[in-house]
Amino acid sequence: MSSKKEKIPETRLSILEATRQILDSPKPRVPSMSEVAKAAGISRQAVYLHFASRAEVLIAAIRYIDERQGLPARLARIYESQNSTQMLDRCVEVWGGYLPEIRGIAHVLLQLRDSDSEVLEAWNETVRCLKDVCRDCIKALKTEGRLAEAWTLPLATDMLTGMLSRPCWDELRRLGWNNQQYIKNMKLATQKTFCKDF
Amino acid sequence: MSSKKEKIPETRLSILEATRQILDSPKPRVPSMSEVAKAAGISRQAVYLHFASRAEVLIAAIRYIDERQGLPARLARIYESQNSTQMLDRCVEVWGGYLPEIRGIAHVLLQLRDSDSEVLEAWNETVRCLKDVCRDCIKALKTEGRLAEAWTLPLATDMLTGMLSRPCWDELRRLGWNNQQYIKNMKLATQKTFCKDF
DNA sequence: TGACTTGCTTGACACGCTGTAAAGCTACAG
DNA sequence: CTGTAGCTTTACAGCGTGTCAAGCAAGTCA
Repeated sequence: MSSKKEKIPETRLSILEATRQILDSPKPRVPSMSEVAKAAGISRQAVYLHFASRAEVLIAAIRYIDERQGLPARLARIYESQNSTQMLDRCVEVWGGYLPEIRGIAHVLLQLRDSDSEVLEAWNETVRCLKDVCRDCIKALKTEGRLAEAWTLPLATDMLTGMLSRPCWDELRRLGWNNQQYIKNMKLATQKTFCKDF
Repeated sequence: MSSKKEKIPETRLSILEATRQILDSPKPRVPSMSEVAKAAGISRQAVYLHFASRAEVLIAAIRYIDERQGLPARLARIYESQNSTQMLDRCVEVWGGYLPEIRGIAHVLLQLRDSDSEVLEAWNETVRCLKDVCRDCIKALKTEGRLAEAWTLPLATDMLTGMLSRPCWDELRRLGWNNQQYIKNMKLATQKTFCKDF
């Protein structure tokens, strides 16, 4: 009985799983509907029975991937920090650990956000999530009197969000950094930028 | 006689100028060949008489635009600085003033760099140019003993290049910053990140 | 058993794009 | 008068998205 209810979106799941796998390839690119269908082992038309457009497939894919990776659970770690500088460090760590896992889907959504407003909105959800965490970090610094004088809360929040943004990560990767270097050096840069007397 | 010699690429120039204008629109997107041809007042096929592909049009366009805006001349200002911190400031200023002017073409090249290796190479020229300036700034800081302890020259160079990268600028613009805010706050962030006792 | 429904398949099509090809037109040059 | 350079028009192959319609196979319900 219960397995029946959950069986309804079986094909839908195989589409999402196939999409996830395609996007995990080393050179991520916007996948064609044929490609997705082939990977899911169904016909191209069948994909349209579950999703109205490619954009919808990709939007559903990021939610599907997000569920598996559990961003909220990861973020919880940040709020267990004992002080604001540790919080900032953990923010970089958690986010830096998350970015490689959404690498493919993020690349594709960023590629399509300017031509599809729903893709833009789906991506903005992720950005909002990052920004909220950044704001909390800056707030914590401010509360402890450790936020460098020059910054206001909203400006520092934006700046931190920008520094941690996925496109910035991408650029640093292209410059030759691996993820470990990214986390280490971004910790340093953010501490120096936002913490008083660092 | 002289006008004859220069008249050869007349149509070619009108294509580049048309491309430039299309890319100056508020919502830049990859232009179609028909669009370019129409804006240049010629047939679509005529474009192919001057450029083998759209990628070639766009690559020629960035060189054309770069000539008009004169990035090298702008960069000269940086090297007239009296000390390394001023140099870093001016670097942010000059680069921050340049970015809005190549906004459209940069957006399109970034969009296409993963599907066309020649586009990638053309864009990398620009990145290399930025990175060279960044390296010189960091070098100057180091020479004056003002580079923050934690940084090595190559790491600081990459980090600065990443912070100033066009995609990072784009993200901060999307967060609501205008160009003036970008320059002001990026100056602050870079000084704090790289300068000792700032 | 027979009728209906669900989920998928196959095949076709309109439309839009890139890039290639061929034939014609016009103006200017020797 | 002949040739050539530069553009036009028209057509076509190829690939992609998204739509449509007919058919098929399995399970459901009466």
